Amino acid sequence: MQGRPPARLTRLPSWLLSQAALAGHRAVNEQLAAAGMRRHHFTILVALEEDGPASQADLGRRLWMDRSDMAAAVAELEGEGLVSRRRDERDRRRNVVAITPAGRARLARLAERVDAAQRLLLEPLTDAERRELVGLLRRVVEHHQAAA
Amino acid sequence: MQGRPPARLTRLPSWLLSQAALAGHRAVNEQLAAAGMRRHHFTILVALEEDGPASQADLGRRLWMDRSDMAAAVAELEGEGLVSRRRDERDRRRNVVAITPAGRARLARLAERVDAAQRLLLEPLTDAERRELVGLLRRVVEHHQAAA
DNA sequence: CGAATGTCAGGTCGACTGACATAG
DNA sequence: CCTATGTCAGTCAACCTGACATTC
Repeated sequence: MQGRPPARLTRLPSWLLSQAALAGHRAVNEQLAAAGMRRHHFTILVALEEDGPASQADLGRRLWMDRSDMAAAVAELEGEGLVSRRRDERDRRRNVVAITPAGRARLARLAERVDAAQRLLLEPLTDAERRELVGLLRRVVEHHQAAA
Repeated sequence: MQGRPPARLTRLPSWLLSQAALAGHRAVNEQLAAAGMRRHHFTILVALEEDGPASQADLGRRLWMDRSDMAAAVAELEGEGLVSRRRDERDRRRNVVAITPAGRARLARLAERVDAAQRLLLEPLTDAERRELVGLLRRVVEHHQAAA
């Protein structure tokens, strides 16, 4: 006997988003934890590989992450040799963070696992529905990132 | 200069869900905090009003909440007189939790604020798209709740 | 004897605030 | 002078674990 959530909540977008995001976190965390990583580490590596070296503040703006959390996560990645960090000589306030070869290799392995988690997460949806969902979510997310 | 997230993340369902859920949390928390409440308090009141009195374990199963967090949240609600708690005489392990008149009144006010937050959250979508999104999310959530 | 319930202590992660030194 | 950057200390909500006494 499992018990269903109140109908009022199953019509509430913010509650559904919470629960769906939680299911996603469980699936993704399980994969990343096996490699001793967390979600922030993964997204930082993705951003560095896709768009090249960047300052921490810049990464934070693009990934919608807090400056102080970024500082901690980058330090951890550096400790594992997955990113490098050096002073920007043109603007000596900044750290230029770049992905290393080891970082790229790690990212490639992680990406497979993360993709597998997506398939589990979206199992009940058809391919067309998955694209539909992604498109709708993207518009919501873009709207709120633009607003802040 | 704001900077966009990496395209790879804007195609990743779990990342989009995370970000959208975060936007929802911000909107909803802002409304609830004004009344000194958190999201759990709200969902518990909704469940009790919609389906009547229930034990804490039962509420936890329906709201997908942990037993120990439930104990704390119910204690707080009881402290404010928004729910009542008594021993179930048929099964003396259980607490029967019920919403009080004060709880219903509070819920009515909260619901308006939470609905306003939904409108802000889904602002960029048409009505048809909102229904579409809710339908897709519901199927994802139901699937994962059934699995656990 | 299990198994379920309520409770508590404690851990972790992620979002966030406030402060500070340094650099522009 | 004000602002941006990186860093640190610390708060908070939510998720989760493990334990325990009580009751079925």
